[in-house]
Amino acid sequence: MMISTKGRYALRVMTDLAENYGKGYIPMKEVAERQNISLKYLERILPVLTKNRLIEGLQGKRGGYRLAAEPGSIRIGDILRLTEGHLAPVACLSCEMNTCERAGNCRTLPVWTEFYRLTNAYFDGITLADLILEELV
Amino acid sequence: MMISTKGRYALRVMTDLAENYGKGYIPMKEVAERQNISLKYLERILPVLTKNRLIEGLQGKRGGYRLAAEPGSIRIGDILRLTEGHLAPVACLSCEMNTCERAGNCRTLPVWTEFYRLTNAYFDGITLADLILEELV
DNA sequence: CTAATACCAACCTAAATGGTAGGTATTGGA
DNA sequence: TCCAATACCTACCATTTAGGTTGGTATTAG
Repeated sequence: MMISTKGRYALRVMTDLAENYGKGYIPMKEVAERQNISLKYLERILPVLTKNRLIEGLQGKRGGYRLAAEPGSIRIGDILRLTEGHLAPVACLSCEMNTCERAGNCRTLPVWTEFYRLTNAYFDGITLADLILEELV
Repeated sequence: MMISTKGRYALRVMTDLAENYGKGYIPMKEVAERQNISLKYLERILPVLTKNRLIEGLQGKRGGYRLAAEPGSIRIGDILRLTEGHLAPVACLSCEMNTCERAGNCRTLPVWTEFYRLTNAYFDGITLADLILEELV
């Protein structure tokens, strides 16, 4: 599995915040209830999004979170890369990994490299605005 | 990480067998040495490929493995689906999973579904023959 | 002052990953 | 006829990751 609950939940939260864009700070408690995700677990996922300025948190009563930019300018690739760490399909390509010694004459590496490119391009081609276009029942 | 060592090693073995296509049965010991992978671990990965008729094993002295078809007709998507179980990016899409109750009005599901399609199409568009075209140093 | 909120760190369980160990069955060739 | 080489099989194991829970502290509106 490429995308864990971290990335999936983060995307759902961000989509929820996008639907409530312009309505001020939204308490995560509300989002957690709407999305049926443990609030406590969400609190462990969100910091990376706050620190990288995708969302803004406001402490205290009537506090909450809001998108740091309009939905149309937030790419879901950014959300997933932050929460998952990266979007590499194989260890050989992930940032932590030093270059594999076989890289020079590995027949399979190009397969992963191109898929990596494809993956990032796909998720970077979608913004939160794209996700909230459709009317839901 | 989407693809574990199982899938990566399997692809390397299959590529190795493709390079030796037409030379009869190749002992896995040789392949393991060339690819620098534990023979014992490979022996645990290969059965699923044998059972699904991607390769053929011959026991006994002068035995080994060979591709069950020509390299051009073996899609790497098949290799990866068998060794990894599936190529779904998220649990919601994997075969074992029953349909998620939220599926009907989930704003994020289409993102995964389309990526799933894209992934299978990419890996099914590549055959072993494509991987052994280039001359290596 | 208090209730609601974000923010933070330690802990936990179960499953998956990436193997190893120790065999058995089969077969070609000396 | 026997031996070495091979595929094939099963049980076990250590480490890491996934997916949380628990129990707080800091901040702020009313």
